[in-house]
Amino acid sequence: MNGRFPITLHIMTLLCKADGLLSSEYLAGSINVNAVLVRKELSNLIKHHLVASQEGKNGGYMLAKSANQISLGAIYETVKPDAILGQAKNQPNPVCPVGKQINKHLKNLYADVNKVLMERLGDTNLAEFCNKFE
Amino acid sequence: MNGRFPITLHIMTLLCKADGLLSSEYLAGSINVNAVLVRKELSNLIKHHLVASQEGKNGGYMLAKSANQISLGAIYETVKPDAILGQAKNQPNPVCPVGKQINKHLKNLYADVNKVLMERLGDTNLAEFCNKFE
DNA sequence: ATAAACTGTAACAATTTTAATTACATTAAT
DNA sequence: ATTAATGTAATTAAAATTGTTACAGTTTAT
Repeated sequence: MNGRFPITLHIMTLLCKADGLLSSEYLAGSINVNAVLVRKELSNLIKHHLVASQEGKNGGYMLAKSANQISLGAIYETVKPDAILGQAKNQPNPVCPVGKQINKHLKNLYADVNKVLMERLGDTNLAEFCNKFE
Repeated sequence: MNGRFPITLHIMTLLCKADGLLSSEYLAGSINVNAVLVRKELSNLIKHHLVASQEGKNGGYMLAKSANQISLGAIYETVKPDAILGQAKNQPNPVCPVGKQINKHLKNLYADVNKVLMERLGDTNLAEFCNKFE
């Protein structure tokens, strides 16, 4: 279990509440993780067009669009694992009738689960999430 | 990301289709993971009253109740992680207004997500899942 | 133009988690 | 008694995650 989603959401929350650019050092200080890790996640968010950066002195990061146009689903998408309910590294026995087919059925189930999850996360946007903070 | 859920569901599927007891070695052979790991998961399933075991020679494992009375949600419950969308090991900065509150809001979000997930998994039972296999 | 303060990223090290292995006590059938 | 199974602890090995160091590139300010 990794911490990419919580860290990414923490970043997005800070950027949402910020007025102007925030540096990766500042973000790392609030989250309390390594600044390089934060920059990696920011890099990923930029790739997904949710964050914009300004290089050079006095540079930093900001949201690439309005917080009410960024759903939590869109944020989750940026870090979504292949297998929502976990992935074993085994190769099931192809001679066993169950082993042979389990991955197909698991994949279908995961697609289903992913759908309801995304429906829920699509319901809330970043602005709403941030408004919960006092 | 770990493989507990896929392995557990694989076990349950094999037991569902079996007629009589299955040994941990047999299960491990279909899943293609170590038999001790399988026994650990079986142990967990027994603790949750989904599986029963018979010790001694010719012993093995079987479902503890009818497959149509076991929802996929109940199976998921046996291996459910604390944090469905991931948990970072950081301790957010308590001096930062966002860092101070993020875990509370994350926890609420996770509870919500967990709810829709469980609703979906509660909709399908093991018998239905197993019927998908040819 | 040069120094300073940033981003961007690669390479590596440390830590943590996951899975496999070994070992063996216990149980039950033959 | 022997055999074949479960149950579980302890250890090792492998993989994934996070942290660290290093440095090239960019922009601003002086």
